[in-house]
Amino acid sequence: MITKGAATREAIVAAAEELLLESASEEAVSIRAVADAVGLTPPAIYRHFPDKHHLIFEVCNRQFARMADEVATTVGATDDPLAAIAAAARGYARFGLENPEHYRVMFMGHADHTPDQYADEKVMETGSFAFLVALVQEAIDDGALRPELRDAPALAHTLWGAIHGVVSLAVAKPNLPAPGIDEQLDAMLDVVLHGIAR
Amino acid sequence: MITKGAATREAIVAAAEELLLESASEEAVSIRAVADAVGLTPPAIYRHFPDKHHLIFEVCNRQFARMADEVATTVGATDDPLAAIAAAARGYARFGLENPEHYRVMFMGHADHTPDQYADEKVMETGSFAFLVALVQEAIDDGALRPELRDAPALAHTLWGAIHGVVSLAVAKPNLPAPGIDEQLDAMLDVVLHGIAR
DNA sequence: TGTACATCAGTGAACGCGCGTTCACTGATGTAC
DNA sequence: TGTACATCAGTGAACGCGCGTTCACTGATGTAC
Repeated sequence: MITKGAATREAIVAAAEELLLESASEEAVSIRAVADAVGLTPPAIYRHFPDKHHLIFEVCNRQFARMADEVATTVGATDDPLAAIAAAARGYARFGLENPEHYRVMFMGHADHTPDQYADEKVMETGSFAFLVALVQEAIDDGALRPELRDAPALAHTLWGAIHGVVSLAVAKPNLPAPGIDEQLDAMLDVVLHGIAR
Repeated sequence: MITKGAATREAIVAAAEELLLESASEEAVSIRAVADAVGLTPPAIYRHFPDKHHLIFEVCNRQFARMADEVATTVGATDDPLAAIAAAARGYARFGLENPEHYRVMFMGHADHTPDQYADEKVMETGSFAFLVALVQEAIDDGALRPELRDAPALAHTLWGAIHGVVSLAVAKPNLPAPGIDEQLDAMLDVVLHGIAR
């Protein structure tokens, strides 16, 4: 059973999520704006969240889940481990480019914008990264990679860094005179996959 | 001849630079804080800069110059073009890790935090990127790269993205359970150089 | 050399703003006997 | 079944804060005649 209170809480998170996506920045998402969007007065928010940090954190948590879904969906039933890694990278990048402000908050903001240093471990445990580690491990086990590359988590971190570089530059500097984002992603994957394949 | 006014302006920029480096964020660098650090009252700042944006912008400009120096110094007289690219990457990364807040403002902040969209072109023309393009072109001319890789600016952009990924993750998530930053950089360079070398 | 004036860096006080958050209170709903 | 009470979501007003910026003014320095 969904109580009235839980539904309101839901509406608050949804409003914050949308505001974060629309607005140019995290600071633009104020308690007042969220309350306004959901048809309440500011103090009412505090019935559902102890403070602003916890609200933003909850929004991020949802985004992590959505991203994990997006990545998993994109990979689907790809058999070739290298192709699977490439597909995961594309899904990840698409998510970031379609939700630039969420991406910013999740991966480009200050570490302390989420409570309790919690996010850091969350990032590593969350679907997407663990998923990538598994893909890399598969590739290793299949003998698809250069034999020196044996440490799946470390290599996954490197791959993440490469894709994050493309996405975060595109998010931060959308007007940079550079190739289109698809070309950038293709180029990066080309270099990286050549760099790890046996 | 250095007028008194110019010296004060200098002191203001230096104070803003230091505050940006020390403080946890750009927003923490207020006109009041800068004025305080330099021993003036806030309105005095406006004798030297039309508004806060222009002040921050000037700080960034200096950082770009410093970074270009750092990169060029690190590369020095390296002969092997691939080794030169690796050296440039290390210089760039060192700069970012030693000046995380400056790096944030320059490459991770909102595009409109610098006036007039000026920064975007600046990034491409500024020493460092042009320098990298030249190094890549050299590598191409030397036949050190895979023959498919012919577009020096595009490839330089990819290389930049890879290193930026390592640096910006380290800046944004310093507490992430991950290999040390030197290992991360080595791993990325290993993958990328394997990926582009003939 | 002396005087009148312009320029310029700086001050102190104040402006309006939006923010996160707190306080005292209301009214509806659920619950125990 | 009726009554007393607790709980809970919400309101309206206000708090203190720090911010960028503006205003009117001061005092020193430079310059033209």
